[in-house]
Amino acid sequence: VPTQLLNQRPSCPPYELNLCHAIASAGDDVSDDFSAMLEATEHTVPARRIAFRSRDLHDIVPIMCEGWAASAIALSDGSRQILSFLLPGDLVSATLLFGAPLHCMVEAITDVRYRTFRRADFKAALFKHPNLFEKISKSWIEEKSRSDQLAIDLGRRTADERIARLILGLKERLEQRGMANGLSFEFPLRQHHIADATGLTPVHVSKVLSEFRRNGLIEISDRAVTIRDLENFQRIATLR
Amino acid sequence: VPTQLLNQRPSCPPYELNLCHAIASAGDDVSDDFSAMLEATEHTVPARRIAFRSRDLHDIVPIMCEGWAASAIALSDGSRQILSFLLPGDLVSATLLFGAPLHCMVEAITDVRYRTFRRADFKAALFKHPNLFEKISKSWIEEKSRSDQLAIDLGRRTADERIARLILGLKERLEQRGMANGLSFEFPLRQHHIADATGLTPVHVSKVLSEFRRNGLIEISDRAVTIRDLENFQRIATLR
DNA sequence: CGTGAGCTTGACTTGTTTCAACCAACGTGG
DNA sequence: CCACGTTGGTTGAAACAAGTCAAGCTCACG
Repeated sequence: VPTQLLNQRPSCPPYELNLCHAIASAGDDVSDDFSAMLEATEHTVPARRIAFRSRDLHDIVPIMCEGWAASAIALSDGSRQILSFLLPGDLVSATLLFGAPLHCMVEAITDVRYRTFRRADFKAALFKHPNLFEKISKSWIEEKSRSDQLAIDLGRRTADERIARLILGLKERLEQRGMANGLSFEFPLRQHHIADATGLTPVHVSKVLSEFRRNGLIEISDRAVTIRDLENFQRIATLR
Repeated sequence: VPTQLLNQRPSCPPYELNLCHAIASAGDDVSDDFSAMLEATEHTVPARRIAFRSRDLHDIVPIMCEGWAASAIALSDGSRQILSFLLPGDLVSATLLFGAPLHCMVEAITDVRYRTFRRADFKAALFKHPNLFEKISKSWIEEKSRSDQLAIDLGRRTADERIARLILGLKERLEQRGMANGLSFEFPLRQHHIADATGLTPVHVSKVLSEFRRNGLIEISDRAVTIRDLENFQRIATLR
């Protein structure tokens, strides 16, 4: 009898940092335990809808199964900072596992499917299976490392660098998940998402992207991006 | 027989998020275990010296005991982003506990005294004592939450807001540690530290601080800051 | 006494924002 | 099938926040 966890494997392809995978592959010997311990409930949210608000989520832990979402903090004047884009396999935030309330909002960018677990169950499983614990640690180490990168990008890089790095960073994460392999990949972000993620205005994002297009670096259309000159595009992102 | 951990209590006053305290107070029943399991080695670093570089620290976990330090990422052109200021009781980074290599450098701002533990020992203690684990979780939840705040500060706030928030944030952390209680407190940062932490240039930091001083908001001298008009200073930091 | 690190100030430049107008694509209801 | 509002993107001109450059100051330290 397959567990709920194994059921979700088809939509979460295997790669090291994917939590669905981490759970599903934590060891054959433990999957029976999981089926007993961990009940998952599946949910969907249509594009453009807020999935969770600050202070929601007191005792459940959601994991992305399908679609793109953004977790963001909003200022009272309406401006927002996107802290990270959530892709299939991502935990909304590793801190939820340890009882922190959600301190940002999560917005669905595309239609999103996710599963929730009861925090207590998840935590118990974590302690019972060092193997799983190890993988979850890796996952939040990466979460922290990306958030540190965000800080230096916002604090010390120009608009061009920030945008190029955002796109290349997403490319890499999609590749890890098997959701991209060439120079062309799914890219459902609106320019205002890019703006909120890079600390710029939508207007300026449009100008920079036009410049990139004019210089034959990348092209964005139909919710997909194509990198036309990888070498120079990477140079913009990393020449510093 | 007092343990090495309890020995360090005098320089690490008791407050909820202080790890020294967390360890020392994890429960009377466990302190014997600690003395057996956890060997601490004490070190000192003079002001202005780099304490650790990226990729140092493979199997030790340092905890601040005394002094101020900064953890920062450097770009190849010499500019830096300070990710956080480390105060007594802070773990250099909670990710070190779980095997991540250090991905930033740590610079001593004042003379610094710290202790190191072997990671394996620390981790073992963590698993053995849920009480301790709970406190460490709280500590890294706060670490994450501060790093998210940093992102929105760098991405969406003006120079005045960033600087005011930095100073008020440090005030709060010092108060939690019993290292400040009034409107005047220790402040060993140079303006270039403030610049590196806020993503600004030292010149601009000087201009903003001069403006603050001119408006009777704060004063900085002799490695100490005095807040002269708390209400308006807080307004600058939070009016948005 | 000289040197270097840290701070201040002013003039000028640059990157980004703001404002505004406009266009294209799309879904909806009459 | 067309009129219409909405959402998303483009472009240019003007305003502004912060950066750069440069000079001069103080102060601690050898």
